[in-house]
Amino acid sequence: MAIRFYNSLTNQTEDFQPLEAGVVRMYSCGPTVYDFAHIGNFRSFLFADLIRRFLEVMGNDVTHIMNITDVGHMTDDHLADGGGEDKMEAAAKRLKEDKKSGKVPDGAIENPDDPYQVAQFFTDAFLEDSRKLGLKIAFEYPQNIPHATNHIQDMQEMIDELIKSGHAYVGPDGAVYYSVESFPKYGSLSGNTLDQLREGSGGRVQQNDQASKKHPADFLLWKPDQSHIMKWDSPWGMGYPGWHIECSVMARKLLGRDVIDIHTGGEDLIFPHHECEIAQSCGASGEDHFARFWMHARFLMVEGEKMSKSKGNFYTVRDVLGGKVTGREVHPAVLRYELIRSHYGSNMNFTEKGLKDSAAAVRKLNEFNAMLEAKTGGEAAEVDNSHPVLAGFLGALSDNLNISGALGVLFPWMSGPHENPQESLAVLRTINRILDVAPMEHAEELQSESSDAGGFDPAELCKGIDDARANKDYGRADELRNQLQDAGYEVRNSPEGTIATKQLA
RNA sequence: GGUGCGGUAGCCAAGUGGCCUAAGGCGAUGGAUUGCAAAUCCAUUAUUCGCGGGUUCGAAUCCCGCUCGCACCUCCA
Repeated sequence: MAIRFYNSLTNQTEDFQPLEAGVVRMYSCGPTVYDFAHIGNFRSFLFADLIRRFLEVMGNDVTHIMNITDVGHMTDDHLADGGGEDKMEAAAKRLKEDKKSGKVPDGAIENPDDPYQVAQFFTDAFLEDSRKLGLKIAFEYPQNIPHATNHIQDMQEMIDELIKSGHAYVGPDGAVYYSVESFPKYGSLSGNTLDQLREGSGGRVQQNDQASKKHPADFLLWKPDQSHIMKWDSPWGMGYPGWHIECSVMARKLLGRDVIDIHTGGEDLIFPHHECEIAQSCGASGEDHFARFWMHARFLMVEGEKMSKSKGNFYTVRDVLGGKVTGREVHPAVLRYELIRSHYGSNMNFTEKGLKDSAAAVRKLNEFNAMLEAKTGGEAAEVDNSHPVLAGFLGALSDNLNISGALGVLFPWMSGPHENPQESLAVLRTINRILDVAPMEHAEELQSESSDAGGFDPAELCKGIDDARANKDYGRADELRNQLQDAGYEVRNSPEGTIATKQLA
C-alpha cells in the first residue's frame, strides 16, 4: 500500500517514503503563546496529529517536533525597524485585565509583567487544550515541544553560519538580514519570484523600512534592540531573533538532520514563513531540501465566513468546549472529530450543525465500542493491516489522507453484522489509534454516571420514570423525562430500564 | 495583477475516462418497535456532477472558454 501525499513544494501528489526506512522525522509549526489558541490553530495541529498517527499505524517510528514561539515578537516585526507593539506586552496587558475581571483565576499567573510567566501561562493553556483534543505530541512536552527562547544560542550559531556562507549580511542599521538574492530557489515553495515580490512590495512597504535591505524581500535574522522586552546578548548587539529562524534551528537540532521528511503548518505559513525557513536551512546546510514534503492545512471558516475577532465568530478551544457555540458543554472528542473529519486540503466550514453531527458520530462510535467491549470482555483478537476493513480504511488514508473515504469504510462496517466481536474489536482499536475518539484516550468518561451538583441526580430521575411507567402514570414519566432533557441529557429505554446520558454537544 | 485550491443531492462529502442509472455521514419521508417519544432496525431520498463548447465508442472524471467561491502574495494555523 503506497502512501501518497500532496506536496506543496511540487504541487503534486507524490509517493511518500521517509529518508530512513521506517523512521519519519516531522516538524510542525506550533503556536505563539500570546493568547489562547483558537479552533483554526487546532485544525492545523490536529491535521499534523492525524498524519503522525496514521504513519505510526502504518508501521513507522515517528519523531514529531512542534515549537512554542515565545519570543516576544513585534506586531510589525516584518518591517525592518521592528515597529508596532510588542506582542508579549500586549498579552501582558490583556492578562492583567482578565485577572481583574476574574476571567483568569487568581494565582494562575503571579506577575504578568514577566514575559516568561505570560508565555508559560499560555503554554500551559495550550498544552491543556491539546491534551483534551488528543494531540499526541502534547504528552511529549517538553522534550518534543521546544520553546524558542531555549534555543537562542543555537539560532545565533546558524545566523553566524549564514553570514559566513554569504547568505546573510549586517545592514547599515546593524540588523542581520538574509539575502534572498543569495538563494536562487527563494520563492519556489510559494510560487513567487523575486521580481514579483519586488513589485508586490510597492506601495505596501514603507520606503524607510527598506533602506537597510539589499532587496525588499530580505528578512530579519537578528534585530539589535535594547528596548525590546525580551532580549539576549549577541555578536550583533543586545536584541532578539527574527521570527523564521527558530524553526530552522529547532528542526535541525531536535530531529538531528539537515533534511527532514515532513514539515506541516497552516496554509498562511507558506509565504513568507516556510519560504524563509527553506532559505535559512538550505543556506546553512547546503542541501537541496529542508523538508522533502511540505504539507499545509487550509483555513477553517466559521458558518461560511473567515474567523475574525471583529465578526464575533472567533472561537478558542475552551469557548467551544464550554458551550459558546452550542449552548451546552461539548465533549472534547466531538471537537476533535469535527476538526479532523474533513480533508485538510480544502477549507473547512465549522458550523454548529456540523458539531452536532459529529456528536452523533462520536456517540455511535463509542456505543459500538462499548458493545464490542461488553461482548468480548475486552479481549481482542490479533489482526494486522491486511484485514479487509483496515485495508480499506488505511488505503483511503494512504491516498493523501482521504479521511472521508476512510470514514466511508468505517460506518457501513460498523452497522453490519459482527459475528466475530473479538476481531471487530481489534479492528476498531486499530482505527481508534488514529481517530482517538472511541474511546478517547486520556479524556473523561463520555457517560457521566455521577450526580450533578445541586441535587440533580439523573439515575434517580430515571428510576422515577420507570416507576411512573410501571404505574401507567405517563404524565409523571413525561415530566421527568423533560427535566432530564432540559438538563442536557438524552433519555432512552433499554432492557435494564431508562438510561440518561449526557449530550455530547 | 501574480500564485494555489475548489464548485457533486436540503447539508457535509468520496469518486478524477467504462465496475457511476455517483460511496459514506447528517437530515428528511414511510414502516417495524414504543403508552408517546428517544435509541435501534428496514426502506425511500442526485438518470445527475457550476455553465457552454470540444476530444472519445464512452466523461463528474481529459481539453478550451466562461462563471462563482476561498486562500496566499502584509501579522495570521
